[in-house]
Amino acid sequence: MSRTTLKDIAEKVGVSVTAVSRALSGYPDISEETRNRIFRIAEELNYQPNIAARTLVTQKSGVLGLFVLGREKGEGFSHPFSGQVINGFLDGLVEQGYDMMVFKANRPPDSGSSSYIDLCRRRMVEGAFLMGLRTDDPWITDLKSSSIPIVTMDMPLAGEMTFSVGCDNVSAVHAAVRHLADLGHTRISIVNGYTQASVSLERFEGYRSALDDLGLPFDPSLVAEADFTVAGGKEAFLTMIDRTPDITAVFAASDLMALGVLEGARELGLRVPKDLSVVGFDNIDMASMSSPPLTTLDQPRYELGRTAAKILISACNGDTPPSRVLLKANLIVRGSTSERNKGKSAKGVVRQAR
Amino acid sequence: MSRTTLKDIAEKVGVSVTAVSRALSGYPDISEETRNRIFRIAEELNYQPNIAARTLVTQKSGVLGLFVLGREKGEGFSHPFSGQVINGFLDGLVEQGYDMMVFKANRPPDSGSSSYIDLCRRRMVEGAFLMGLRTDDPWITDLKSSSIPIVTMDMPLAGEMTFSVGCDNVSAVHAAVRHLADLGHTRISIVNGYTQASVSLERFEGYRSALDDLGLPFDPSLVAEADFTVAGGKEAFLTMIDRTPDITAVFAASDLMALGVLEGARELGLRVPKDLSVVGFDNIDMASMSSPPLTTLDQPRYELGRTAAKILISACNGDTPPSRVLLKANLIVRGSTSERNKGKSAKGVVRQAR
DNA sequence: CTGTTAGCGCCTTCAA
DNA sequence: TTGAAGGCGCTAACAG
Repeated sequence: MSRTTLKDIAEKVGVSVTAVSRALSGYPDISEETRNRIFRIAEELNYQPNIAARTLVTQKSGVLGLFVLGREKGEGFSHPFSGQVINGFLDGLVEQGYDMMVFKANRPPDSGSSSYIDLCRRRMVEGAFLMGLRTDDPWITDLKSSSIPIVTMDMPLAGEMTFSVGCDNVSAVHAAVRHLADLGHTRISIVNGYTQASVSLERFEGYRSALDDLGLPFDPSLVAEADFTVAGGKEAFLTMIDRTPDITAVFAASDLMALGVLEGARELGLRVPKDLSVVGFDNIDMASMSSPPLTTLDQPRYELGRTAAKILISACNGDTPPSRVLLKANLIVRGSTSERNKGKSAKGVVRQAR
Repeated sequence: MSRTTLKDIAEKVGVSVTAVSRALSGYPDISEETRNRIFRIAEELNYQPNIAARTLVTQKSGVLGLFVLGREKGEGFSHPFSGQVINGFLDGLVEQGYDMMVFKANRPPDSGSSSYIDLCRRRMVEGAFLMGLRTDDPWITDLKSSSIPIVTMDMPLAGEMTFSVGCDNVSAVHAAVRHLADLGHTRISIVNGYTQASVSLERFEGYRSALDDLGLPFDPSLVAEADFTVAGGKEAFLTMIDRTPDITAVFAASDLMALGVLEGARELGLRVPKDLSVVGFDNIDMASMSSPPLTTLDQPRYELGRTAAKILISACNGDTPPSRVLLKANLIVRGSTSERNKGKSAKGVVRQAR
């Protein structure tokens, strides 16, 4: 393991351990000469500080925690959305000299599992970033009263030491619906995510307010709910279009669900965008590669992760960062949306396909 | 931070710190009664052991390291391949009571950066799993002589403490080429990855040996090399098909490149699979969602990660796991491959498209 | 069964 | 500018 210690260096140089510690930590109160000798020997011995020891005395580990919740199939690390967020988070924290520890947290917690906070305390983790937290998480109250800073993705928690990053979902969806309306669509449906994700509420609000602003009537039967997956999106779409075949546009609250809608439309013989316009959310890599490529709302994933790191570190340093940071999600228009086709209604196609 | 300590419990219970330590660590030499008292108080105080302190004395951190190399755009965490591997690795190690620390390693290393091993030593990391290591990595020799166990993905290292997991690329590609040949294809090209990935060599070998076994001539002009990305795959394919328009099938060494081939084919007006059959490698989520869905070689990603954890931990315990574990990649036949179309050659289509 | 002693490697007063 | 002493929280002998 960590062979060389301060003591080894001290002996070889002929000074005290204290002197070596101070020299290596960059304190000024050490003579130029001995400092150089110390550095030379340290280098020679390939000295690496034992951070466990340092942590023990300073009470700071230099570690930030990452919780990627909901790691079932297709979620968590393997979700096309997470990767870039994690990249951003990691880059942001390494830049400030921190390291990252990743925790697995089962949901629902099995009998023996500890709260996120407890997991952090054992390792003296200084702050944590939680992705994929749901409103029905059993540890929510625990998080709110945390004494170490917590940054959540997409879900504000209203605690002393809790912060959140996310996109301005309301205005983003608003823009998407407006885009659809501008193309002449009036029967615009929404395939939303499940209610336990707080983004779902915000996205619905964006949808709802856009309709109002645009003078379009709200029809509850144009609202479907799915689980953010391809299969779920497809199913929700098929059920809905069967009920209300006059839909000419759908906003899906995630690209995966939008891809599901595309699949469903294909099965029904509906041509996208000719017979049906589709807008997604996230701009995952896949979005530009489907046929047709997806019009979607681009979330600045890398930047979201980076921001989380920045907030966390600033809170660790005793500063008081904003408790909520909202980045903008930009509408990217691709091939899955177009002018409403007035000649032919999806109605006929659907009926015929059945 | 970690408020409650063994001392707190000891005082409250009226025993020595040692007794508490032993009770909590599950040693048998403690009376049933005091043990119970200790547990009760520990629970009451929500005691969490300070692992830094424990690490310092036991010289074992209970931490395994993960290096996700090549984190440029579209690589590393955001690569569609990595997620499930990481899920598997994390699950495997948590099951054994370990935690995971993720390190960022720039490539090429900037002046101040440390070797992977040094990074581990500072944190007393007991073993590490490296994904995305390339043959030209500057720290290869360092890794080979590592004193802590190292598991690499896809790249055997021939060191005392180095192990590797991966798929049997040779036989996998062999099967893919045979599949194509069975469909009547004789002009089968390969869009391989770059040479710095050791899988590329193995996949080429599989291609080469399959041709031999099938009695098909090897034509160097049917071999292209790209960077594992969609854009790279597309470009390599377009260049190649322009040179040798009689190709009727292509094996791409990654799904992303295969998707690029699909894109290129579409641009040329080549219909897949009618005019051109395409096989990918990896079976990433996207593979089943392209049109047509991709015939590909499925790598058991989750299992690969899990295996890495298993090997690492067994090596940490002083056992000697196999230095190389090869899992099988299974051919999944989907819509991108079909019988060779003898009537119409791609030749004409290509010429005409230019 | 239980307590005492002695560090793990490092940082931080406090003196010199 | 340097060194000695003490302690972070825990575990591991060694006694009793």
